[in-house]
Amino acid sequence: MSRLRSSQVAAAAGVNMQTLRYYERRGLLAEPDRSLGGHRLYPAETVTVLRVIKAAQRLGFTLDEVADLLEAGRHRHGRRLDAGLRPRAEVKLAEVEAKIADLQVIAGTLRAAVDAGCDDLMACAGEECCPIPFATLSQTGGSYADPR
Amino acid sequence: MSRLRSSQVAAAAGVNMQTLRYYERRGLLAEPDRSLGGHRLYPAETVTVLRVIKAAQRLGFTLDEVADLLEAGRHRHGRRLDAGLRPRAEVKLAEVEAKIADLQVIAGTLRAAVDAGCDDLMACAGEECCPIPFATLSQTGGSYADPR
DNA sequence: TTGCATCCTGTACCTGGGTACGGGTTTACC
DNA sequence: GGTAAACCCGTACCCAGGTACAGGATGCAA
Repeated sequence: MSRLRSSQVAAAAGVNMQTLRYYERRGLLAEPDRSLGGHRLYPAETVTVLRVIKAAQRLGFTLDEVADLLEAGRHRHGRRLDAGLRPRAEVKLAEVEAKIADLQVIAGTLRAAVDAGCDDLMACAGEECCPIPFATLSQTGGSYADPR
Repeated sequence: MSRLRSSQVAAAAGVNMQTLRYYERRGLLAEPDRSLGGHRLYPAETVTVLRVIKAAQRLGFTLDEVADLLEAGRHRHGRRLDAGLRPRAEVKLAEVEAKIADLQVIAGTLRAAVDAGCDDLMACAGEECCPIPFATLSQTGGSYADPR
């Protein structure tokens, strides 16, 4: 007993009530019990799950990845070599490091443009000396999800 | 004369033809002349504008910011202290550096979690020793546009 | 002049992570 | 038992930056 209602869970975890329904649809939260009239009644544990979701998001995992991670933890009772948190964290770490490297290139270019005194994009595009790479359209860093 | 058709501009700049119309709607490209039948005929300069747009995007500017930047360059013929490229590049640089700092915190946390041998989010949430900050939901880095 | 490639328009859809709205129940307190 | 707050559901909308599609109209060469 002492189950929590939607608004209590939402307030305790610092999320919107709608987000609970959204996570339920996305498979991140199990469908909770209902009152006789159909209102959701959550176990206290749900607040922890929400905190875990938020922490994992903060580390750059998408909701799909978080769902996977929770699912993996749920029925990996015993040994299981594949797809625990650790290998996925390593992959994510590599992604974040790649993103950092990409942003460092960008920061370097911005710094160079500021230092060179660039003050007009179109004018710069016509000059040799501008450090902004107008020719390079490769967009190296655009393929993976933004690791916020 | 020797004006370019949509597909030629798109091919030369490496963008989709639809993107030209989209940029026109967004105010990044001026409305080009038309043939008698209504087909767009672009000046060769447009390819340069597109390269400039792509370069600015790569530096982390949103399309709205790029539109502003182009507009500022267009009717700032003569002196004008406000809002050239330079001050905006400085602001953007600060944003990118903030983003890098944020990602470095994330990378550090991921590294710590991997090193600590964390392999289950829910299990970790119950233990003291886990380096993942389950309590901290502040999401410091979420307010500005993603500087790709 | 025929025929096919290209272009036109408006509108809908995509990803990711939610948020908002409207209209109808249910719960809780006095 | 009345009434107001809380909750239900389905659906639409938001952000950015495009992409896709349908159904017509043009452009150009043979």
